[in-house]
Amino acid sequence: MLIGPLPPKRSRRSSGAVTLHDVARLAGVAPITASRALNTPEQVSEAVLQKVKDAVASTGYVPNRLAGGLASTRSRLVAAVVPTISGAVFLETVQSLTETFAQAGYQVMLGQAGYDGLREDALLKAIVGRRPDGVVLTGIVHSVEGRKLLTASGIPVVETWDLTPTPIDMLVGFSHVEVGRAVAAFLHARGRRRFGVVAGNDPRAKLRYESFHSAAIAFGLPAPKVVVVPAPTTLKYGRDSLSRLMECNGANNAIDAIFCSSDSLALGVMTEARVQGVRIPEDVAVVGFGDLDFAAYMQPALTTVQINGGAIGRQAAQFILDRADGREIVQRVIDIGFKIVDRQST
Amino acid sequence: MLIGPLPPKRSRRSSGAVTLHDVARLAGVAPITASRALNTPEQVSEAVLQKVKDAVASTGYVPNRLAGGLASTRSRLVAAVVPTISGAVFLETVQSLTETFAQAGYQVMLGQAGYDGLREDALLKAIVGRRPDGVVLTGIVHSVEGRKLLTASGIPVVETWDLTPTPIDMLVGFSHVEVGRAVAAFLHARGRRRFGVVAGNDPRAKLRYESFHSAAIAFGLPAPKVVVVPAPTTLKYGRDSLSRLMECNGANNAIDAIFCSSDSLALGVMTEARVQGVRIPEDVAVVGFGDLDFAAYMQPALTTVQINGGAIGRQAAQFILDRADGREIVQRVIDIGFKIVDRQST
DNA sequence: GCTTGATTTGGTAGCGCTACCATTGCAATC
DNA sequence: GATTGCAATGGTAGCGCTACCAAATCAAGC
Repeated sequence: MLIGPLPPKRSRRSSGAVTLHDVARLAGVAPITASRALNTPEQVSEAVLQKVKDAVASTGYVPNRLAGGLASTRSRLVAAVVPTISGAVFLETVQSLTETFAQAGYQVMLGQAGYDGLREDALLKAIVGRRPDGVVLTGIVHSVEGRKLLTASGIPVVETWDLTPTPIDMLVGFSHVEVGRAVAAFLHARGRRRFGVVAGNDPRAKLRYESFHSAAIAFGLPAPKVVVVPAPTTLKYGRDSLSRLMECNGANNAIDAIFCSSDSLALGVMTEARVQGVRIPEDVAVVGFGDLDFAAYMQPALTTVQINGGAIGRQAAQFILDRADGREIVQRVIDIGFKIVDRQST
Repeated sequence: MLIGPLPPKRSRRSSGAVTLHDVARLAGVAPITASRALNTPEQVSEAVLQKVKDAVASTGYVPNRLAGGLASTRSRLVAAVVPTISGAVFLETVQSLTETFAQAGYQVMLGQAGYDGLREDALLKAIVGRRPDGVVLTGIVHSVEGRKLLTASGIPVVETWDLTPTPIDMLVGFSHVEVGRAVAAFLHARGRRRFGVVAGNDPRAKLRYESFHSAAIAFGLPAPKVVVVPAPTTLKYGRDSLSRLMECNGANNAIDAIFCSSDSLALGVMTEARVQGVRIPEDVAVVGFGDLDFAAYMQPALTTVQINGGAIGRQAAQFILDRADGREIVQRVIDIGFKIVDRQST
């Protein structure tokens, strides 16, 4: 049986959206030329550029970055992993990360690993599946599996908020050990002699109070009393913890300084102190960590360890952008440092 | 000149990563069968499933979701837009959004529109370019341009944290007008008669204090004094604002109740009150907004408007997942409501 | 005129995956 | 045995874009 030529067999799979081909046809140029007009306009004549721009405007064309990413193996997608977003400490980092990347035309995917690390491997696998141009690990302990996955993927990785001896790839952070030591020295210099600690149960907080602990011993002081609370740290835990620290206080060995692993905990400690009639700083000095927006304006204003979370985010983003643009990275590990801000609570 | 057949012309474009084809070859099946084994295992025999699983394990294959998304026009990517992530109010929503989506195999892209809405259009364009399966707008004023772009893209949109009369698509929020009214009624019932307001300059806060204002008038009370501060609202602004409210207090028309547009502001107001010897709640009642984690544990504990931010996020995610799975959505607008939590500050 | 080199444009062939349709094998039914 | 129906597998053809190479165009130089 003879049948006529097959009908054009219009594909039903198309998403229906305007494509680069539509724009090109409208502008009277080849698709690849339209692509260049949008991505590398300097390679294209004025006339063509204008025609393509007009076509884009009149069709409302929005490039499909999924297709572009697949073709160019550059997704312009970046993943940021935090333990949990409601932890407040990493907010500034996430914010500056998102902003810096947005300006460079990158999009940030947010991943929450959870404090227990159970979801971590699944999360990393999901992330790698998106073929991001970079991964920023914000305060995360990574399993051996996870490290392997990231290394094998070849994706640039920036670890932050810590100074590990063996970074996966790049790193921008500070030494928690130094922080603990510095706070102990600071309190010792202020004449404080009996230290207490209120800390969340995360590994970096542990680094801080352990070095705080050994520094105290090194000064010839009694071993600090440590109260560990579950993460995320909140005002409530701060209040509870002060009570626990006070309970075991004899008359002549009262704690006279408390190092908190977050400003929120410090806020709680100071709240409870007021309720119990403990004077700050007269009876007890309080040091926080993070220098969140409220620290400077509390009453009394909180002495705390200031970390430039915004700078961490910007530097992490810069690392990845440099790598993406093929720039050599000479310094793969950056110590961003910290500062003890001396205010009224000490 | 006669030359032999061209060499295989090995493409140099491949990313080098393991592909589904590699897995299929190793498992001794066709690529499409391997695809089914991974995506719809019930369509495949036990034997094949096992072979493919083994091949995946031995190669460390991670599916390329960019390619999958392009082919299936389902990116399993979702965008969440907030004014700024460091605003704290939306954190719980972002958290539950990310978690709910992660469980369903979706990834969340984070976008910060800024409070001024300048970057909004550029941000939305960048988002649409990723062809996400949904967009969650968290407390955002959207321009006409932006609305058009979203509507034209056909992407499911959920607006949250507000109850606009004309939603773009779907909505889960609550009535800020009702909140203002309810707080006024609450304070009035407590015998308070001279109201003050401390509010961030965002449009939703404005809705709240304007209806608070008119409710006060309706009760026959004097017009509340309003202090507006820039967003994001912090403790500092709360302290400043209390001073401003007190300044204009005569002896016999002292403000006896303050409605703050965030718990952070309330914390500031209460801090300054303590400094100035203003007793809470005896002299002045304070009501916050948000019921952040610290509100219940402040001293005195803060009476505040509780919004279930987590529920908003989960419901927004559910909307988009339902849409993605082709389920009918009968109720496209959901009022999640709010609750005044009566504590010690009133 | 012809070469040379730079600039601008176009064609082809994928990127890695899945939608769609076709085929195979095999038990159940008439 | 032929037919039907279903489950399991495979082949083909894109999804919308860009890398790579080839060709065309043009000004400059001899």
